Amino acid sequence: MAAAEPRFTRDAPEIRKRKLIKATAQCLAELGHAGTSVRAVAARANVSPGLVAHHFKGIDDLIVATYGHVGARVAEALTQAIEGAADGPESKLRAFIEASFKPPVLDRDLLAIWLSFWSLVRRDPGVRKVHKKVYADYRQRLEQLIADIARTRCFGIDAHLAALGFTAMLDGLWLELCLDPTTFSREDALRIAHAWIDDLVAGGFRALTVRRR
Amino acid sequence: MAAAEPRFTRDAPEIRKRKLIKATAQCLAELGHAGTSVRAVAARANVSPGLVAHHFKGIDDLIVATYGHVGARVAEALTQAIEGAADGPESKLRAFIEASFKPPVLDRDLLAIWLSFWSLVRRDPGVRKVHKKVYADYRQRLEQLIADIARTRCFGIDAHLAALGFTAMLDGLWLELCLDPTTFSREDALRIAHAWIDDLVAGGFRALTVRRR
DNA sequence: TTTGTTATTGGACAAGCGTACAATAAGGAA
DNA sequence: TTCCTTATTGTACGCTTGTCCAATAACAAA
Repeated sequence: MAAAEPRFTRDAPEIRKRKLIKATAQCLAELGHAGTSVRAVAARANVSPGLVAHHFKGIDDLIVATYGHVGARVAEALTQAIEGAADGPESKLRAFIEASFKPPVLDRDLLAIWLSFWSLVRRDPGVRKVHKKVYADYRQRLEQLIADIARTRCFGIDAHLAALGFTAMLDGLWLELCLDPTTFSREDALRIAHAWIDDLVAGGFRALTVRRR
Repeated sequence: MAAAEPRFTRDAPEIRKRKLIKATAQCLAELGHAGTSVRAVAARANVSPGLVAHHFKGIDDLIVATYGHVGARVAEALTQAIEGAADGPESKLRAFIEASFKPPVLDRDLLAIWLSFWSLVRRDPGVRKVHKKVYADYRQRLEQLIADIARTRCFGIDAHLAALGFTAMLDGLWLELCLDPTTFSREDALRIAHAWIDDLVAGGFRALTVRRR
């Protein structure tokens, strides 16, 4: 008699968690926050509802984990763009922009995850902390590049404020482009962002040269 | 014998809808998208669940109506800021900025409504249409002011692209400030936005002078 | 006062939700 | 092979959800 087919397969917790995270990402993309429940995720991962509770505290915990996972992938993509660019802070900053407006960063599915995560920020202090760190890291990289450009070109600027404004603009363009890609294009976003750097390099934003505080 | 107290009061549909919209805004602010249900809204409005169905198609319809209502109030606040400012496009643009970073525009509760609305954009074509129009109007006003500044100062710029970038920056700053007011301040946002205008006025963003299309 | 319109109620209904928990079995260790 | 750990199942529970609909009554009009 042939060996009976195993009714299920055991996974190491780490592996199973990653599968559940992937299922959660799919749910958020296809069904939105409202349609993403413990049961919906379990069904999509071909797993019983109870298993989700065994690995995560609840659906919010799962969403945070999903944000952490895809957030790391995004950060990695941006890091690779910077490291793969030619030497010099300006080249690296421009490479950063290029990477920001193409997959896997520019991705409708990503926005669904971000929206869910943002909606958790207000009520959950733990989530708020994660968000704060992610954004601080994100801005820190840009601030460093901007400061390097200023030093190289020998002009003064408050790199902190400049980075704040630049990330806000990138975020805004990214958000709008994910929400509705028909109003303007990837190429428009790229031109706008590159023009900002052109201006920075040309000594623009002189009003930001006084260090705040 | 005293007249019996009426068990409930009748409202004109328009009045009742506004009350339900107000209750929805409170729900979104306090409970988030996940906690905002037909029943939660009904309870908050001291009304039976059935009444909500009588006035709105469902919770999504109610959220869209809420977005429309508060969106109109925001647009009105910005319009008043522009009209109350001194003559000249630059003054008006700066007044627009000032209004963007104080209540009722800069308001945590507003973000909760926006997040819910954004999450509906993807799946509901009607919502997508509303979003598109709101943003088009919003940008159109800034584009006009920017074009006026360029004409007054006799320099060329693609006002459309410039407005796209500027609104993205304002949106990004607004979003981050609502999500986490501790990383940077209202005043930082104002300095950044004003610096962008300083730069525009000084003839910055020359890379955007070629008209697209 | 009487009448008519309809905003409003309140309960019933099925479906879906998160959670808990005892039973099961997969797969490595010994 | 046998044993042990624990990932996984499946189900049952109580709660909330959206929707439906007949009954009710507030209020304007006549």
